[in-house]
Formats: sequence, C-alpha cells, structure tokens
Amino acid sequence: MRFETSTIKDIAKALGLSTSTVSRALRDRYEISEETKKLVLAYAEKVNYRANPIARSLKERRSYSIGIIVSEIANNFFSQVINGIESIAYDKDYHVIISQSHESYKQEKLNVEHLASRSIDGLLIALSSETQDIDYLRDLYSKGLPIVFFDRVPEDFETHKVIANNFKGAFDATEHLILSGKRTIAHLTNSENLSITKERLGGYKAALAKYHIEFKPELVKYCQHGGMHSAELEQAVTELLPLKPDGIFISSDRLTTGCIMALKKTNPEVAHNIAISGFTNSNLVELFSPSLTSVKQPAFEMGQVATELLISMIEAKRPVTEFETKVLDTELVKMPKQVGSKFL
Amino acid sequence: MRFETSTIKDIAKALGLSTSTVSRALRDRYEISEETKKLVLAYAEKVNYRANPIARSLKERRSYSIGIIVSEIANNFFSQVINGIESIAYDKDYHVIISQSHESYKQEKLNVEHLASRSIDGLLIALSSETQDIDYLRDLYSKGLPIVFFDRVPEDFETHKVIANNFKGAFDATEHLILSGKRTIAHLTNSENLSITKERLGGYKAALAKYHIEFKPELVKYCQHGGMHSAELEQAVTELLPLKPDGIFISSDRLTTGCIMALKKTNPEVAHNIAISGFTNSNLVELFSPSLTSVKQPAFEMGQVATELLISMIEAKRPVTEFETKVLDTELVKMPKQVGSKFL
DNA sequence: GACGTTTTTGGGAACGTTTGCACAGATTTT
DNA sequence: AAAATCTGTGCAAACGTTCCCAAAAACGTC
Repeated sequence: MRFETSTIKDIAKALGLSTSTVSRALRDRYEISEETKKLVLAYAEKVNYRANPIARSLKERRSYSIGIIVSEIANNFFSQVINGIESIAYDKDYHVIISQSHESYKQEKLNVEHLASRSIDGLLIALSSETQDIDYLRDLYSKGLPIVFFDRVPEDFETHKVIANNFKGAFDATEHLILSGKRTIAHLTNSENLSITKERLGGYKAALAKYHIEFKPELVKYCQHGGMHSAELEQAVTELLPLKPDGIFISSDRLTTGCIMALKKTNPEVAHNIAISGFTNSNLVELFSPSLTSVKQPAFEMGQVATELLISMIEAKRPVTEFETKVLDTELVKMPKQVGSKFL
Repeated sequence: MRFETSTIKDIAKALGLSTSTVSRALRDRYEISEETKKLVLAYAEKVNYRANPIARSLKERRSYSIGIIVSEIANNFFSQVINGIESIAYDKDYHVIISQSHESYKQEKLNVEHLASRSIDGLLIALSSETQDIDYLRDLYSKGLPIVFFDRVPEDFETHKVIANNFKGAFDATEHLILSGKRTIAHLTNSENLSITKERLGGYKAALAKYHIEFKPELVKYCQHGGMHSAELEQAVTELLPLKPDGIFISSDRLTTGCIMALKKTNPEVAHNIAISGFTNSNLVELFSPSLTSVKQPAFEMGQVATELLISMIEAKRPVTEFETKVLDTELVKMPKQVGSKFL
C-alpha cells in the first residue's frame, strides 16, 4: 500500500521539458521565462503536484524539521511553549517533532539521539530534572547541530537560551506571601541541579532578606524527580508540616499541583490554612481549592523567541559565535480575596 | 552549518568493500559471510555510523513515521492518548508527528495535508468539533494512506476505529446524578455532528428513561467549538441556569473544566449547588472546587490500540478489508462526599 | 551576416540508501 | 574433467530532488 503522486519527472515528460527546467520553474527562479513558468505552474496545479520533502531533504542535507524536548506535554507550561514554537515554525516552513523526557535523563538522551538520527535541523530543549551530564549535547552541538535551550538551561554551554525572569518571579511570589502576613514560608522546589531551581531559590531568599526574615534551610525541600512521583511530594509535605509553615512558595508547575494534592491527601484540615504561591501555567488554577497565587511564565512567547533564535542559527551562513540569553518577565496572578470560602 | 556523519560509502571505502556489501552486512542479510559482517559491524560501531533515515525513506518510499491529529495537546485526554501511541510506536521503530487542530476544521485539513506531504506512513486522527466534511480524508485514504480514527470518529468511513464506550459512560454519569437525588439534569455537550456527542446524548437519555424522568431538549446545550471560546460556554451556562438544573452532565474534557469556570464566573453563588458529572481525564480533578464526578476514558490504552491497528494496516502486504471498531470501557470516579465543604 | 551578449533550456551528477542481477571462485554433482 | 550448484561480492539503477555546467535560441551591434 503506497502513495501515488506525480513527480517533477512526470511533469517534465508531459510538458516536453527537462526536469531542471520544471524544478526551476516551480521554485520561481529568474532564469525561467514567464511563459514556461505559467505553463509548469498550471500543469502542476492541475495534477496536484506536491514536492517530495524527503527527496528535497536528501538533496539539501536538511530536513526542515526541528526537534523539541520537554519533560511532558501534559504540562500546560510546556504545551503553551510548544504552541509558541509551532506558531513560528510553521510560518517559516519548518515542522516540529515533539519528544517527552518524562523527567528522565535516560529517556531524554535517547530521544535526542533519535531525533538527531532523524536529521533534525535544530533542537529546542528544556532539560529534564534528572539531567546532570550534558556531554551528549555538546557532542551533537560540536558536530554542527544548532541547539537552543529554554526554561531549564545549563550554565556552561555557549548557545542561545530563553528563560523567564525566575529570580524576579520567585521574589514577587514570596513577597506576596510576606505582604499577606506570612512569616514561616517554606519552599518546595525541583532538583537542585536545575538552573531554574537556583534562580528561584535566589528570588525566594532575596524576598525574605528584604523583610528581614531569617532564611532557614530546613524549610526548603528539593524534589529530584520534579514531582513525577506522588510519593516524593507526600514525603516532602510530611517533612515540612511539623515546621508549621504558614505559607509555601513552590517552584514549578508540576510541583505546585502535586503539592496541593499531597496536602489535601495527607492533611486536609490544614490545607486551607497555608497560603500557597507557585509557578504554574495551568489554565485551570481558577478551579483549584485551596486557591493559590500563581507565577505565570510567558510560555507562548518563550517558545516563539526560542524558535526564532534557533532558526536564525540554522539559517546562518557562517557559524554563530555571539549568543544571547533572553529573559522574559513573569506575571503574578494573585489569588482571589475569599480564601477558604466555600464559594471558590 | 551542517552535520558530518559517516555514510555507507565511507565504510565501504575504508574497508575495501562495495556499498552493497556494507548495506547488506548492516542489515544482517544471509548472503554475507559472518566474517565480513563482523568486520563491517565493528567498523560501523567504531565510526559511530548512523543510517540516514532520509535516504532510506526515499529509497523505500516510506518514512517510518505516523501522524497524529488531536484538537490540542494541552488536554489531558489527548496527551494521555499520545503517550499510549508513543509507547507502541517507538517499540516498533516508528516515530510520531503530532499536530493540533485547535478544534478548527481548516487547521485540521491543513495539518493533515502537511503531514501527508511529509510522507507519513499512516494517520491517527480524532476529528475536530467543527469537522463535517471528511472528503479530504477519503481522498488520501483512497490514495493509500492508512487511517485509524479514535475518540471522534466518522460514521461513514470504513476503517479501524477506537472509541470509549460513550453510551455507557454517559449513562453511568447521568445515573449517578439521579441516584444522588437530582431530577433536573442538564446536558452540556459538544458540536452536534461529532460521534461522541450522539453516543453520549444517547446514554444520557437512556438513564433518564430508566428512572422515568422526562427528557427535555431545552436542557441540552451544544457547543460548536468544543469549548475553545469561553464566551460560548458562558452563554450556554447563562441559558441553562434559568431552567434551574440541579445537576449537569457534561460531555467532554474541555467543556467540563470550561463549564465549571463559567459557572464560577457568572454565578458563583449557585456553582456549589449544582452537581456536576462529566467526561474528563484531567489529572487535577481532585483539586477542583466545586468537585465533580468524572468519567475517565482509558486514554493511554486507546492510543495503544489505535496504534497497533494502524501499524498492522501499514505493514499489511495486501489491502486490509476487514475493519474493527474497538470499544473500551470508561471508569466513573465519584466525587468525594463532602460536597461544598471548605475542606475540599 | 558575422560576431558577441543575454536569455532560456537541457544533460547529468549528486544526496545516501536498497536491491536485482551478474559474476568470480569454491564446492559438489554428473 | 566438465557441468552444475553454492557463496560471497560488486555493479549499477533507482528513489525525487537540486544545481553546476554547457548548449541552444534570441537579440543587438557593427
């Protein structure tokens, strides 16, 4: 069972032209007379000619596709990023191949290598929370694969990066808790080696410092698996509660929802007495109970910017040596007033 | 900037063999001596040879990739289906290309045609809520593109299909509302032309009939855009409330969350007094307030089954003429007892 | 009308594979 | 000892493009 499509050869034969002429006419090259172009275009239209992208890729040694690695598409943050990526990519005639690492280093590496062997022209990647060793990426990069990092970026890798202003986002979220009267503010966060973890921790500390609240390391809990396992979260919550926090600042989408769930499950009676603010791009926050103050990242825009940078690298005639790290502002969406009311 | 990789030619030259021998050795053909095979394999390993899938695709006239069309990946139902698809596809050495229709017919058609021109070997599709005309799919199908439908399937298209037991799911959800004492049960549902809409409406009616509750058409609201626009939902809710429903059965993921949001926004004071049951695979339902009873579809499994069917079609030596429609059972997840309590 | 220019077209190699066929050498059969 | 059969290998075409290079046609100039 295979497709029947007409090729450039067919057109050439039918019109008594050479394949080169047809190819050029279709690509609207200057050398071809208007007359011939019209002829070819009309016939191509008639037989519904579609260029074979595979053949084109082989010849041009590029696939017009870019690979994306995210931890999971079910996460609203990432799905919004992907929408941003697609919006630019399709415009510029690239298509995208999405892969999920599920926060696993092994899976991430496997996927990247799979994509690379599929001849992607470039890679957009947010590192998994497990990832420490990015030598495999360096390898591909040095072989000529353009890479742009977003959200979770490595420090020691010279290329374009797109991140949210994590420091400020974290600062704002923490300050918000402080301003609403909280003084014992816990911090639940991702794996220690992620860039976002460090930056957000920094914002958290800075906000505490501004209001002269002592930073207590025991109030910070790291989740190695980014909240992929509920046990991980329940344990963190269980360890945190004896310290009697009156607020929690949570550092990622998955952790935020997971933490609220763990709270409700393990300690429903206190769940509503702890103020929560956290990074999340969930479009369902309005439905959550307890409600929370959320830090929203400009996900769509991050995807767009990252894609523009990547495509500029792909299409650069000479190796790019000047790299930028774009930092986009987050938005603090405050929780409604009626905390704890039944009408939430 | 382009990749440097070694090819079969390089290996052949280095080893003093012909490309055919190398090719055959790599594919472990019987004609090649063990000795030569070992030699080639060892060398290939050494130079980290990766077959160029583009060249292979061109030669074999297939791409080892399958296309997926869903309305949006941000929807947990679809992202779970995709996970199911990937689990099978990667096993069988296919890769998947995901496209989103965003419930738009135009976008859907565009994406399908884009995928088809990318030489996908097969297509897995859940129709958009706008889609009425599937002639473009018939066209591709008749040209030899294997297609398997899932979730939103057309009636008059002879191929494999995978759906949930929508009738029973709807019946159970409605019956649950009735058994908890509700008598004026509204039904908020998708575009009228979708298969799932009809089937779920059927289950809803059957449950009413079983308990001798009169079916009132005015209690049924259709959303043409599947809840992609919040205005659509707010209007539906506004029209519904004057009829004083004490329960609502909602027919899809997006609609369920959207409806609760619309309720909270337009009529927060009644939101908690209406019992809600609806189809949703959201993994955040436990956080919702008001809480709801949800009908969960076996999304992961649906993806797996659909992919197995598709791959069997792709790899069939002769045209497939016997088609099946797999129907998988849904699961009713009842809402917790303490409706309206502040501790939800 | 011979010559140089410009415009338009065609031939054919190349991209990296796979595979039908031919063929050399070793082995067996007659 | 010649013929037939096996084994293992190589040649070359093909998949559908793109593009370098050359050739043909059209035009202008003296």
